[in-house]
Amino acid sequence: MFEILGSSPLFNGLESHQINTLIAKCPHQVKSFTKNEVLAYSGQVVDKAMIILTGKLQGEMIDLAGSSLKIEDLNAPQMVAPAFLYGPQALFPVNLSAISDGTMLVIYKNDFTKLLTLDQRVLANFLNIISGKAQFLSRKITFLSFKTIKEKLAYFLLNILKSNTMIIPINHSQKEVAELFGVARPSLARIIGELELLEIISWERNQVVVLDLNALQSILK
Amino acid sequence: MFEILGSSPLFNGLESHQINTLIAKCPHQVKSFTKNEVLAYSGQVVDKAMIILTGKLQGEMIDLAGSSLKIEDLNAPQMVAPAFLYGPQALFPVNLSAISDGTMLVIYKNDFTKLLTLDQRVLANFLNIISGKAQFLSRKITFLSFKTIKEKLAYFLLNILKSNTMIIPINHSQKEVAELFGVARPSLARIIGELELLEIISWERNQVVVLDLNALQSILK
DNA sequence: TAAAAAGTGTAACAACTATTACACCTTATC
DNA sequence: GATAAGGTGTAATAGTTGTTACACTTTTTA
Repeated sequence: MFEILGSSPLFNGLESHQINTLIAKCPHQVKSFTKNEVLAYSGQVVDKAMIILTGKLQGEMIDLAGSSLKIEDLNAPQMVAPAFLYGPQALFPVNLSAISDGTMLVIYKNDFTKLLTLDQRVLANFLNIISGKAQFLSRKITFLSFKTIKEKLAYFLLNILKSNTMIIPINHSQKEVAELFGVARPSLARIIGELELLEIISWERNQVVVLDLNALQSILK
Repeated sequence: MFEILGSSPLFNGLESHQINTLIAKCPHQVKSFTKNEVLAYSGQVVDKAMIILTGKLQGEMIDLAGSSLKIEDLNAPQMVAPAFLYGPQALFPVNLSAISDGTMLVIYKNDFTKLLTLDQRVLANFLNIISGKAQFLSRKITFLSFKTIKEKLAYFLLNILKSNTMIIPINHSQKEVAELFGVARPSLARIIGELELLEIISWERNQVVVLDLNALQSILK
């Protein structure tokens, strides 16, 4: 377990034996979860810190019609909902469900607070984690503020396109990308078709080739 | 200055003289700003902590067409962009501009980090502040995930409607509410007109009266 | 008080997206 | 390799919102 935690952002910079010593001072438990299990519902009180040891979780915002706007995937050894452990309203913002079987380390809030005061490196790491979460949400808002699907798609592609190559690997189906955007699948397909007709991009099975970078950038004006 | 800081969330629970002692140990400066001045642009590096002493600022997300999706007002003695001081990418998420003249306390990041280690109460306060910011952004995303204007309006009204009275005081013009929603003003007015025609609400000058609570709730299914 | 500014109600039209449906293709799975 | 399951392209239609314009009212300012 301590090797896994060693690669966790929260314990970044600490040796296994140091983590061992810290955790020993701090009441905790290891809980297992199974695929498709719902671990917490939106609005539920967050009273414990959770760190994924193995497996994969998903934070999902279910709208009232039943379709879902996906927010974030959570892999080991990430911390779950770190930005919702403190603050005026410590409530889960999303439904937390398991994508696969796995285990996680559970530390109740009071014990976790003590953990933070025991080691300055852990504290600094935690500050970076929750700040990073806020920044993730902020970028999400930036993304959602793009009105049209064409704009969202251009922003999405240009954000991945960091290297010099014009080939973007896409590990998601159109259906998944549409969910990520919060739009209907055929609507996304229509826009992709338009951009292909204009020879701006070429959407292939596992990758997207950018044919006209200037045109793609000019979508965002 | 120390009386103002005493009512700041960051120094919550500390006496004026304790704040005085803390600040004295920590290099700082007081900077003044003028109305309409832009203090920071989106994407700029955050390298200093800023606490508003007097006046009013605004975090504003400018889209490329020039219209703006308003995010947040910042009043004294709030901290500016606390969640963007740490984390992997310490960059301003919005344009920061002054709504009125005012002054603020400026502490460079390294000095601020030292300040956090000097007093545990300040540290706890800071954790609550940045967690609260993340939670604010999360609620914003929840809000933006409502697709139609009617849903946004229902969610907005029902969220304010905490007390037993069916009268909601509104301190914003329709134009401001439309900006808050990120929609066009006439579009919002049209929806308000529809709900008034159905006798669900009555939108008056400075207040909204909810006439049919069940109907309003059923908009969110 | 008069003039200017801001806020509100409304309409016609254009633009964009969701919904639904179906054909076709690719990839798993037995 | 046959079948099922999932992914993709596309079209018709309906619904929602943005844009623009204008009349009218209320509030602010000179």
